[in-house]
Amino acid sequence: MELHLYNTLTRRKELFRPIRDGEVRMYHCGPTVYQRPHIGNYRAFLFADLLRRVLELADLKVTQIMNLTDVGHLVDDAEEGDDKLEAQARKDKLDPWQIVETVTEQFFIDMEALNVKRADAYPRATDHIPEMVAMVETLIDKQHAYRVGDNVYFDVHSFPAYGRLSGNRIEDLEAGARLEVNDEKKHPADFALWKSDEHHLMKWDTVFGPHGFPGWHIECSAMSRKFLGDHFDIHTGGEDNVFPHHECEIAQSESVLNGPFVNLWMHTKFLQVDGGKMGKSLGNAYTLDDLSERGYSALDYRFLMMRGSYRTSLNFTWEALKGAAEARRNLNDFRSRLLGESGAEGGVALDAIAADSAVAKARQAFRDALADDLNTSESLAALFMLRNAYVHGKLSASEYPAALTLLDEADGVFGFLDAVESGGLSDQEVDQLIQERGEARAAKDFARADTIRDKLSAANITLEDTPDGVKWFRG
RNA sequence: GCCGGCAUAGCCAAGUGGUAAGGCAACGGAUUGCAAAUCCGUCACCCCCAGUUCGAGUCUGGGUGCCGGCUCCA
Repeated sequence: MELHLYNTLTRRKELFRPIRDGEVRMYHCGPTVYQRPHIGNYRAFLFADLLRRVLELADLKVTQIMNLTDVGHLVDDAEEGDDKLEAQARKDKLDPWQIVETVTEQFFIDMEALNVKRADAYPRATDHIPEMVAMVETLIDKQHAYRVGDNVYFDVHSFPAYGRLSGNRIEDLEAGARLEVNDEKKHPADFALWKSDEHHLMKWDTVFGPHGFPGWHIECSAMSRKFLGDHFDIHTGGEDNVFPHHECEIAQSESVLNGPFVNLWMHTKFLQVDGGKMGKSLGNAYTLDDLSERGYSALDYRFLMMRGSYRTSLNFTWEALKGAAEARRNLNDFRSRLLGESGAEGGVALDAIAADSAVAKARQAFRDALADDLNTSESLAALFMLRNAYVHGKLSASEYPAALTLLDEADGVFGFLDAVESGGLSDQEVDQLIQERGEARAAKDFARADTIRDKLSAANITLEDTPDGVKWFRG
């Protein structure tokens, strides 16, 4: 399975070739844990999960790292504003370390609800101060950075490729930026590697002075290097990370390493709400709880995200979420119906089935679409077409086990199917109850018939009264 | 203001030169003790204007709108 993935750096789709055969190392910019992430934040993390699962589908061994930013991410501009965490701490009159714990815990609860696979590690910035300091020292030694008092800045003119990722030119940045209030930098576009502020709550005593804390960008450079090595395959983030964050990471890391840092940069477009921007001040920055209050599960949201391209901004509306929830239910039912057919057990070797069978064709379409820069929309369409073939009776019973296996394979990527619950009744018991209900109905004892139906329903059994008799499945 | 991206039916969305995937909703019908579910059928000239081409949603130019970066944000 050959994957073609879009690289922000080269602005085109490229054939993906791992640095080490059969192995992929990737790093994701994770949340800044100062308040609970909203559903827009989770779009980027769901993308990271999708990417990991597709790489695994392509038989690659994935090492996946997602950082937690718990210091240094400033509210205002990178040099003068408050630290996001500290600002929240002051607002809530809480210790910033306490906020980190609370939000991190909530983050993992949300991620689990979204059926996101655990990364290999979630390093925290505050646990890697020594690595960052070492890197900053190297940058100073190599004259890519300079000290002004207890502060350290990166000299963007020392790195000729600065601006390549984002398409920005240093001159334009200077021209476009608002008035620069920090006059201790040599150039306005220079960015902070290390800052000092005695009023900061989270601060460290280092070679640079007693009250220091790291710049936001150096955190990811230091942590990705520690966990993935100097040169690794993929780095992802939201589109807002392209500049300045990732641009700065490249400058720092490549200046330290004298070599390539990341081969493939991938970025998720933002989620919009009702055609416009999502923001806390607009009151439309929903959390998973907001969705839950309206009766939607985290998996419904996950499925909605899977229906669109990660490279196009996706418009969140309640109607769209409802549509996704219904569509997801239909695929769930498809699986349930296949399971309900006698003999459909799954576990079929899909590579071995006849290439001209409906299932093989669907599988090919499903995989080809994903291999084309994660075209989930088209990939899911292949599954719905298989469902249509089944509904229209164009799928022979002998193909059901393979169809079921394909659904399982697809669920391995999309992660949207509900767990099948036995409901505590065996097939024999269900058949027995359905027969009793049939007798009740024949005798026009509808009260009894409905009681039985309710009992089955409570055990997660769905009944359908069709012209061909009663059908049932679990789910 | 400067730089970049996007614009497809009521909603979400795929599609990069050859005559509009898929899903949801809606509508008509079938079935039904009721309800649900299910089944059959219907449903787009692709933001506007101009151009290139035998042929354009797909390319070019100009508008308009939205989004992103320059400024905290996935």
